Amino acid sequence: MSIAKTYNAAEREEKWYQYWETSGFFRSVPDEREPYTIVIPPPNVTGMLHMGHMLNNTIQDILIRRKRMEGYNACWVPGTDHASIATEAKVVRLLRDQGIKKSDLTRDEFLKHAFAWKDKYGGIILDQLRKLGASCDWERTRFTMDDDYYRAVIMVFCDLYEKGYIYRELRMVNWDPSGLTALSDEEVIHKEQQGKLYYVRYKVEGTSKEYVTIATTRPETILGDTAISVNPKDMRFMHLVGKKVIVPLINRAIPIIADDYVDMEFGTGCLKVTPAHDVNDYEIGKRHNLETIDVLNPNGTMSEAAQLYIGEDRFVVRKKISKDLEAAGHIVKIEDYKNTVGHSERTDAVIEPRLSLQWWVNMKEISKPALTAVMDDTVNLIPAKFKNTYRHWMENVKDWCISRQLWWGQQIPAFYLNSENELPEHQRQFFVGVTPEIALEKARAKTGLDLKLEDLRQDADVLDTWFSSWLWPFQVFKSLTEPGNAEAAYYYPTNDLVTGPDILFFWVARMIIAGYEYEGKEPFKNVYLTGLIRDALGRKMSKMLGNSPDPLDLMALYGADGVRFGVLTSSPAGGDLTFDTPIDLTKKELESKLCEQGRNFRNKIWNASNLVEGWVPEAGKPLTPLEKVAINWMKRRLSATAAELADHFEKFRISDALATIRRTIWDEFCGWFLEMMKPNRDEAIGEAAREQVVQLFESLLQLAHPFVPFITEEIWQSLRPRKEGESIMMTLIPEPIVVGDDFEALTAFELVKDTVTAVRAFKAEKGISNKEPIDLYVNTQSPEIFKANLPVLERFLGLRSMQFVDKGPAGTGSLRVLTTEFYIPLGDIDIEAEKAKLLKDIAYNEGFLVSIEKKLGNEKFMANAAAAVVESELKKKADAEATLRLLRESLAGLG
RNA sequence: GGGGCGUUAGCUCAGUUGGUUCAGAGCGUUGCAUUCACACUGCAAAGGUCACUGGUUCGAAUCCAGUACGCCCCACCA
Repeated sequence: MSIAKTYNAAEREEKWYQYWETSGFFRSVPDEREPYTIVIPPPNVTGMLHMGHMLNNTIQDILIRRKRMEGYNACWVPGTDHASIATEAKVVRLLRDQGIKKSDLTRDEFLKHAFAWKDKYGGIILDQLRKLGASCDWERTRFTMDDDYYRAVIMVFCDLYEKGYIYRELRMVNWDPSGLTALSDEEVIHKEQQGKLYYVRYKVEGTSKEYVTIATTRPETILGDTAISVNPKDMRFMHLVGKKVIVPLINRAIPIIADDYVDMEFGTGCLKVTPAHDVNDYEIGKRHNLETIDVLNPNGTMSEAAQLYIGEDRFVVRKKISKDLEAAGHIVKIEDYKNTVGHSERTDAVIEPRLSLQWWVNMKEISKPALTAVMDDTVNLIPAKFKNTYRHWMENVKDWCISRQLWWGQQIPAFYLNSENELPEHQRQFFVGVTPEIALEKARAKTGLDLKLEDLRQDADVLDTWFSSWLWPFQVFKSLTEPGNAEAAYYYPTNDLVTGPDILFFWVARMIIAGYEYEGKEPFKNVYLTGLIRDALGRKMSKMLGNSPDPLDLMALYGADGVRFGVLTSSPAGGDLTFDTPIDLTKKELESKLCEQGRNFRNKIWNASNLVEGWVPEAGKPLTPLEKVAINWMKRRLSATAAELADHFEKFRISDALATIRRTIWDEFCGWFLEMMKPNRDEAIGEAAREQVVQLFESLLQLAHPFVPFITEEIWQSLRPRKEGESIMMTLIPEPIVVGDDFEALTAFELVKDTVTAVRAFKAEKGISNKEPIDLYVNTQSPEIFKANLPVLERFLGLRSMQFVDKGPAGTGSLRVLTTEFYIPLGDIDIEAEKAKLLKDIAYNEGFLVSIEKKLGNEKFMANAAAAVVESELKKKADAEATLRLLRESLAGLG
């Protein structure tokens, strides 16, 4: 079977992916084999493939393909996350574009729209994953809002509530005025910002000229002030405590109080207290029974309670009030000031601390097994440096705010009595139940009333997305909804998890917590944390900067194999990857040297197959001596590479593994082996020799397959006739075969290769064409190596003759490889130049010898160094002495 | 403010218990090659005080301390 002259990646990749998928190669069902399981970090259902996904999923695919080829029952579970806040925002925007306001819809109507959207677009990212070759078991595709999954989330909520881990409390929360919902602490990103510090003076009540000056970064909250506080030890203000000041502009009198919280050193030493809009102020307010005036609406505009600027945005008001205060003579000064401001991770809106009633998970007890598991390496973090970060977070873990004021997600299964609708929110009774019926039973029992379902009203909020995705590693196997099922027993715990360090706390830590709480076992053994992908300027790739290339465009340009290679090369675990596409993507000049290398590697393989397939075999022709040498060496080389790869995989050094297989194929197989196997012109290769080449080629393709699945399948299929239903991805990777003399044999061949290289360089330096035949004189301690490999030297060096000598014949130039000296006759040699070169070599070796002798003469070294080290030093000494002898003889030979 | 990580060739990175002649790879650069699989190639070459300072050691890119620069995470000082 011959293949086309140029490789059409797009067409072939499409073809092979379909072949794999329709053949059911990705499918995994429990059997007698040992399972190897990965659950995908479910991308947002709204997501589009970005470079982070590309890296992440390429690594997962490499791991899963490798394990599949090692004979494990490999199962990669794909799926998507409902991503409540992101998806809801997207759907709201889409509806708005259609002229539909969310506020005009009922919950059910809105959810209908949202599900319609999900059904239409939710699968896009999964199709994009197919493009990169992801060998997921698509029949297992899950979604965090699948019916059973939804039920599992509700069950967990109720269970944790019954266990006392979940509670409802009025607290200061992180409020996202854009998403109109509460957020957990983890969803708040602190960013340093250049702001201003306003020094504002308040008149002391009952005086005409006495003022108190405070410093604030948020003058708009002055309208919500209910006290001024000073430190009780601060003598400067003692006389004022107990008096009142007048809030500027609105002329409300508020008390001056004393509280330890106030830092005497900061600002003026006086703090304005706004309990509704600052966590610390809220605490102070509680201590001093202060009034709480909420001057902001949920969307960040001023509320009626503010009295002024009602309905205007907080940042607009900040500017306005600053001017108005100035005009009224209340501004003492304004300083530039850097402070950190919380932003919503999803909407990037500036977070408002806001007092509200939310649902919380008490994390302290429940998280303990998860901390232990990582500290004692039951769960391995790779790289291990993340253990520290993890421990710090876990030891200081705070309660998790899990309620979100959204519709897209699992609705909180808490029910209120309609009869209590008039009561203040936090005074209403509630009943938690997996179903309304169960909640109703509880309500009846508690109240003694003959209640009906319509007397209950379900909590309107949904749960944090992460409150569903923390169940992912087991609920994808329906462990909670079908307890004890065979699949969950077989696949759980999973093996490896591959994800970014940015969701270590959001997701990884919580999965471990949930794993122990619900399965009693860790959810995975290893967590491979990838690095961040940065652009050529070292910046994080982000949508906002627009500095991320579209992986699909890259794949169109370089093929999936090329991009997989590119994204993986130089990407150690936990280390950032600086990707090299140009910054200005608007120019459409998509270019990536890294992916180009991948494409080149792929084409190198393809070209090698072109060569091999062009060889027409001749039956019955025996192996030539050169072929024998080459095959023996390449087999050992292959085995050594297989062993090296196994070691790299064991330690999750995926980039190193890729470099190893690339080098073996490109340099060793193509550069040396095929060059040796290449039949002379007008000659045919023997059938036996060709068969050996094909076998070795196949083995290398197998080892390379996890990295570049498409090209390896393409070539593997073309090397021999294959049956329908055969695929390289279903073959078993060749085991490293350890033969006793492998190491020596490989070392010996390295000497031969070095000889070839050195002689080539020598010829190049002397202006001798490499084709020109030479006579080679060899002065060596291991002539057997050169005798055995004579055919190799002949092939690569155009050798006319080789003789062993004790010293260099007259009229020759010399070169040296390790302890072997070579002499090559030169037409007219520059004796002085030769001498100079030799003298330089001699000087170097003398110096080297001196340093070794010094070392060996050092009693402490001899006493402390390991025997193997001493031995190697002795060998170095012997080598250096031998080399010096050769060099001196050569020098003498020159006269 | 607290904690963690990094700094090796022009660029991106390896360097896996301190000890092979340990200073490496790829890209880039510079020569040379060319009907013979591959210019998405081959052959060769140049290129580094291993950030700096001090310490431990017979021996340090590797261990320790400090300095400089860079990055990340955590944190309620207005």
